[in-house]
Amino acid sequence: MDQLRETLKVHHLRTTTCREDVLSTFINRKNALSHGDLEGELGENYDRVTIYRTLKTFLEKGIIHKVLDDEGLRYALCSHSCSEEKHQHDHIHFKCSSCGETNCLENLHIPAVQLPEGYHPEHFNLLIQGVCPKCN
Amino acid sequence: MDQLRETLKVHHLRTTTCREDVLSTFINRKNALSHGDLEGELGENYDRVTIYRTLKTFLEKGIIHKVLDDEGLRYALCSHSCSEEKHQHDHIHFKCSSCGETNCLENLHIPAVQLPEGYHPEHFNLLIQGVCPKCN
DNA sequence: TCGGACTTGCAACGGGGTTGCAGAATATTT
DNA sequence: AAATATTCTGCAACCCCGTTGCAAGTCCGA
Repeated sequence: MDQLRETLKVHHLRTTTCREDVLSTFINRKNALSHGDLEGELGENYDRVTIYRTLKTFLEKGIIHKVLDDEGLRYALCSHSCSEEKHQHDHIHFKCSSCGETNCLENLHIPAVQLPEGYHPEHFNLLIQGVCPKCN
Repeated sequence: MDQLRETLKVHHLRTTTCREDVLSTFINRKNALSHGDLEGELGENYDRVTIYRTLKTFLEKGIIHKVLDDEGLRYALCSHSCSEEKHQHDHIHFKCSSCGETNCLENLHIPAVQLPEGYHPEHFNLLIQGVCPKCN
């Protein structure tokens, strides 16, 4: 519990029950979550708008990152210490077509790509869809 | 012009002016288009719903494919002959943070990735964000 | 050119996401 | 411990995305 407050403090955020609950939801469920997921879990306690704003704040502060998905945006915890200034991710995301879960494969880096002359890459986002070990 | 009708015919679609216009828009503008882009271009001639349905039909028939984007879905022409049965893409998408355009890099294939035991990959989607040659 | 099959437009709806504002909660200072 | 400044929350309202049902219109093959 103190862990949550500590994380918020590091990122210069006030500790509120909503932020603690959203953060702990990300920590407990390990997979990437959509706003809808969070609303399903916490919607009775907090307004939808508050959850949207909490996500936006966490994004800006480097606590979570976006996960692209063919059916909408999701969010997942940043593993290492991202911050407001530096928000770098190069790991792979895997979405299971059976259970629908999307997960970060933290250990797998996106392979380097040789782009044609003139392209200046900044961010990479690789989504692999298929069947995960659990559903195999 | 006959080219358009031909393409539609190959995919077993009736030729209608809306489908011809949507298809030729994709051919003229080379980049990936959102529904909003098409509505901006053709919205005075056709209902939004019709454009949505045209996109959906083109998707199913293998004329266009989805392009993931951090701010919404886009669509781009399938280069080779995709069909209703086989709809395979393994090229890279590049989104320019300056001009906002998203393009297929048809010649660049997504590098192979060695996934851990138990994962069965089916589809790959790599979006690279950065600055494109035009905006350089 | 006729008829069945497909396509379109309209109306309506649900969900996703944002903004403005007033009131509540938090952190800070004394 | 109380007062203050700052930040956060809830509510209402709004716009955009995408879908569905239905009636009218269009296409294409016989």
